[in-house]
Amino acid sequence: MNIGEVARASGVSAKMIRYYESIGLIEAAKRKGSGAYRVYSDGDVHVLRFIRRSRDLGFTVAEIANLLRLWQDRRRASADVKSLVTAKIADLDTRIEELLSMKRTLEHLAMNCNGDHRPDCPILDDLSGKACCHGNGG
Amino acid sequence: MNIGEVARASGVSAKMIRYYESIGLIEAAKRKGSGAYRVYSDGDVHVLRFIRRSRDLGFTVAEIANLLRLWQDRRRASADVKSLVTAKIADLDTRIEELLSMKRTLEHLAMNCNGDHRPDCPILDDLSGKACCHGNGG
DNA sequence: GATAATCCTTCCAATGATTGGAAGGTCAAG
DNA sequence: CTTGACCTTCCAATCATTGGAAGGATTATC
Repeated sequence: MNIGEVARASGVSAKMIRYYESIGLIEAAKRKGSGAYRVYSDGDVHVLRFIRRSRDLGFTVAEIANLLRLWQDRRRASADVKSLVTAKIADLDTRIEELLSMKRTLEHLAMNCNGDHRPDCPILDDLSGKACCHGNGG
Repeated sequence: MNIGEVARASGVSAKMIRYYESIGLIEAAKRKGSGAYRVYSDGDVHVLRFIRRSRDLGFTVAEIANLLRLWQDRRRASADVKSLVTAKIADLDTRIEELLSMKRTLEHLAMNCNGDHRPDCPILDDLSGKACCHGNGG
């Protein structure tokens, strides 16, 4: 298969396939007779699908490299894989909590804003540092 | 104040202050006598704090530019500010949902993995596309 | 007034994953 | 041998931020 076909088959763009090759995430593809045109096999599709799925789950390229190594190591301990996954879960938790915190604040601000034609805006007051409604509750 | 002092006072790094100036988010600071060394006032600290807080709440630079414009426009409608905020909330919701979806999948995978010294690993099986436990329930 | 320490200046590069485009080479079909 | 679709490499941009280099300005001290 050419790179376009393998891209369609795997869901990884041709651009990204070349990029993954350039950074060593995947092996350099063999070339057709004259040396141009990368050639791929079904096995490569398999690898790229693995990468695609890992990426969709939020793993970085570096982490995917680890996952691939473990995947291809028949003597791996499943604990090693699991620890990567649990670390990633913790990672996601952190990011989710950050986003939730932002969201809560914004919802609080929006709730107190009339949202009409008048200029009075507690949102801007808050952003500018003015004490508003959530001081020390004193 | 020099840029270092205003950076400490506002919580925005000197690097970022220069960057914000370069992209036009803030006005170019006046320079000290000889033309070197940017000089800042308390008002600038105020602006930078506004930016800092907006950034912490997840607004992009482009969005902060809008917020600043509204902030400085005394005839703004609070509805305009509120719509920026509600759009950002929707934005956060989308990202949170994506992360939660990843997390759920990873937790599901981790739950089914023994995490011991043996190589059998449903996580890798799933990543590689093997049908595992969550097929069509047949 | 020399010197050292600290600050500032500009410019360039890297991050991480991805996309875009330009300029040109290759292949398959007609 | 042309056409068109595909491929190649290389360079640049994204977004916000950080890092460093090389050098100039200011301040404090002697």
